Amino acid sequence: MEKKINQVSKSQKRDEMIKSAYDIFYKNGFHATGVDAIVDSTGISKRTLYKHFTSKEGLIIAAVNYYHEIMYRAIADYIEKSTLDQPVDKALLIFDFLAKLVDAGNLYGCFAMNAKTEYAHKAVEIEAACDVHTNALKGLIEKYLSEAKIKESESLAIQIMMLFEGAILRSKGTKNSLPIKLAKSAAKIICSQ
Amino acid sequence: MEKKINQVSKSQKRDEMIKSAYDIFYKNGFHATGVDAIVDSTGISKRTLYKHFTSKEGLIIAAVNYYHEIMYRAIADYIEKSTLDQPVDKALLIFDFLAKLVDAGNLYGCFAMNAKTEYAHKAVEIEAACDVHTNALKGLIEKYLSEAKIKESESLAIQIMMLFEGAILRSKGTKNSLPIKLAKSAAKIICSQ
DNA sequence: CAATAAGTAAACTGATCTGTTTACATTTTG
DNA sequence: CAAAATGTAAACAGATCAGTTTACTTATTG
Repeated sequence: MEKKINQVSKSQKRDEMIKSAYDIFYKNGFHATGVDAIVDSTGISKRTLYKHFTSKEGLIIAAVNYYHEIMYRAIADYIEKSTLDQPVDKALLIFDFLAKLVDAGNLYGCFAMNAKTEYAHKAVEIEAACDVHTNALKGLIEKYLSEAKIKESESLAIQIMMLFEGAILRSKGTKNSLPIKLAKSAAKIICSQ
Repeated sequence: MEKKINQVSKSQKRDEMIKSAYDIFYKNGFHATGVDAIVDSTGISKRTLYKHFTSKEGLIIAAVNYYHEIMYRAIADYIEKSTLDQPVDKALLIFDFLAKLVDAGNLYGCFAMNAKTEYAHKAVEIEAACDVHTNALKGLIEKYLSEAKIKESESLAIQIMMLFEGAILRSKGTKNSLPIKLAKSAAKIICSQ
């Protein structure tokens, strides 16, 4: 019990740093953010940061993993909580989820996509952590398409993912969810084809 | 004549720097590249760089403009040179163009998209230069859709652009042009709907 | 109680960053 | 020819970067 409290205490500092790193990296970019900015925002010492993470890169990987955990769960929950019964309709709820985020003011895009862009061809481990998120989302879509007995569900899932990622980028430009609604209607068409 | 030579000489140095900056930024990222790397690659002095550009940001804007000039022209030419006569088929040649690039080994994505990601919410002028490219491409697609008397050609052009940009991202992951072919087939379906 | 783990503060290293300055060379052009 | 434009080389400024080190504090736990 006391041992458990200690373990929680350890991961509390670690988790606090990951969350703060996630927030700052998300809004400010990766190369543009120094470790000092994260240290200062938490009040946790730099020494402690480097006890938990071997490098800035390690902290970024942890932040990408954290983003995946909360975002994938939020999307999966959003679909499962819906009253829709057609699995294809459920799959396309990812667009509604995204529209809700954008309408709530999140214009920072996909954290994993941003990380992958900044570290393309430069940090294999970061890229791999980002791919986990994208592949999991593709898998989630594919699962619902398979439930609908759709043939070549993987190809269709990839096509939906491309519309989804394109919609993320475009909504950053328009600063509203209009392109997301267009992306969803395009996805509907290719699903019923 | 001599005056012209001088003007050419002036812009030769400038152009050389823009091209070199474009190459290095494209492969190495923006924040990750110091101006010294560009200076060293050209043999042109730093002083001269800062006579032509007020800041690193100015050089990035020039590089984005340069990318737009060559890329938009290359895509427009690729379409115009084709023997296809259906305007919708012509519009969808952007996917073939992209597939050709990726098959030739370009896995660096869209230069403008990368720049916009790194400077989102941080450098309005860079973002604006990037938007010029994306909007021009959207306009090009829309032009061909209008020729085909397609109604709501703008919405359809946006949907195609989202597939296009999603395909760029996804092909970076697969390192091949397979997702681009999937994106094109999805675009075909929504065009014939 | 004593060992151990986990923490803090702050100076420091050595590199790199953008941008400036000084001093000088070359070329163009009125 | 002389002025103006264009260029080079290289040191420099001042900030910031990732990461380390030293010296000290606190809390947990066998």
